[in-house]
Amino acid sequence: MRLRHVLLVLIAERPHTGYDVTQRMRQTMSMIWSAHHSQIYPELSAMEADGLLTSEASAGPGPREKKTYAVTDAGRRELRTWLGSPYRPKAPKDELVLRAFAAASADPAELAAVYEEEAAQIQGRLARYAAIRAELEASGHTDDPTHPAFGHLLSLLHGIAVAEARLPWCLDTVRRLRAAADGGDLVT
Amino acid sequence: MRLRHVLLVLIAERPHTGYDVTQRMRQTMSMIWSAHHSQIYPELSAMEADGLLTSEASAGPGPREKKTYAVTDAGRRELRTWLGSPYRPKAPKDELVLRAFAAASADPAELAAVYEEEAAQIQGRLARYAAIRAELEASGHTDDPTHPAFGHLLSLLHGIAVAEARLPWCLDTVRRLRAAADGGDLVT
DNA sequence: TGTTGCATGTAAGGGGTTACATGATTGA
DNA sequence: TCAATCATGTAACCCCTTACATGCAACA
Repeated sequence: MRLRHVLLVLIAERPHTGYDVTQRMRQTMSMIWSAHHSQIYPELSAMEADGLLTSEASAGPGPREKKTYAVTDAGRRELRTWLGSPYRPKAPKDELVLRAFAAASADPAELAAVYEEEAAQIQGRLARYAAIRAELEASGHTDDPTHPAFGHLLSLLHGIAVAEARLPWCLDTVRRLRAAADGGDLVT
Repeated sequence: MRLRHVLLVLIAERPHTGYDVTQRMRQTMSMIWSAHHSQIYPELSAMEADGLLTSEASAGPGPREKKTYAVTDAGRRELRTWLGSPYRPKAPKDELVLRAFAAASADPAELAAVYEEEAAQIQGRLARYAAIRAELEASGHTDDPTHPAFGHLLSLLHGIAVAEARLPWCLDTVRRLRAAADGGDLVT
């Protein structure tokens, strides 16, 4: 039932269509969560059936009507209950870390290339995060705990902190793997 | 097909029973991956059927035989291919970050308690990581890129780096939420 | 005329969790 | 005698990804 909470969070900020939600998942929210429209549309229907959302239909561009969803009082209650409930962490399941764990079964040079590429990706991500952060803080709402920007900044700061920790780890991993590759070549 | 690779990595180190794998997932590997025995046993069977593993049966303590699996040449090839293949990152889906994102819909004091508890958990984890690190480095195999300990250290260093980044983030989040709660109480 | 964006849906299959089920040995 | 550890399996269900499917409007 996790997607359900993601949808509640987004629609609690302001009404969304299924398409809107899908776009946010692909853009600004992509560092936090992701879901395909094929999962989102049925879940929105189910949530309306369960009384957490209401929808208003209007003329759509395609053959079907466009539905804009808003959160009901029951939906807001569910959201608050979940936010205060105890957090049970799950195993991270990060494939990049799994590959590092398996380094002994890998070709060191090949594996090093994977972490070098990832380091480059992280640098790009950090630049984008910095831009979003500047925008958020310029909006002047980041100190207002009732404004969405408050929470957006908190999660963005997490993304920055983790990226700043992973970048040197990737570079160090590349260094260790390259040292291994060189040493291995010299000995062999 | 991700569990398949996890199992290949573990069994490539040395032969394992399904039970052994399950235990490792619950203990030292828990920071990297997790799976239940109900997922592991059928997958081991399927991998044997696909020629990635061989099994040797011996008398078991219960009503069934105990099966010890080892990796075949085909399994080792599959492992190397996967380790050199391009890495496609997935959205993290961290519920703790999602809750931060939703801070505007939460009771600040209640949410702060969640991050305070998490900070305590991370501190405990860091202590355990430090102990494992000392053990690994004392083994003297961490500079040998063909020894499992080499990769184990790499992934452990990732766990340490991320935990050391998340701890101050949690504390800062608590601080911001408490400030909001106090401010809110004073105004209301 | 062909692609991108808006907008919604279904179906098939892979992956993962929870619960059900059995039974011997060892230690409290 | 009660619980934990060793050891393996199945079944039901939920969650998620990939692919199939429709159709208008705007722009190149």
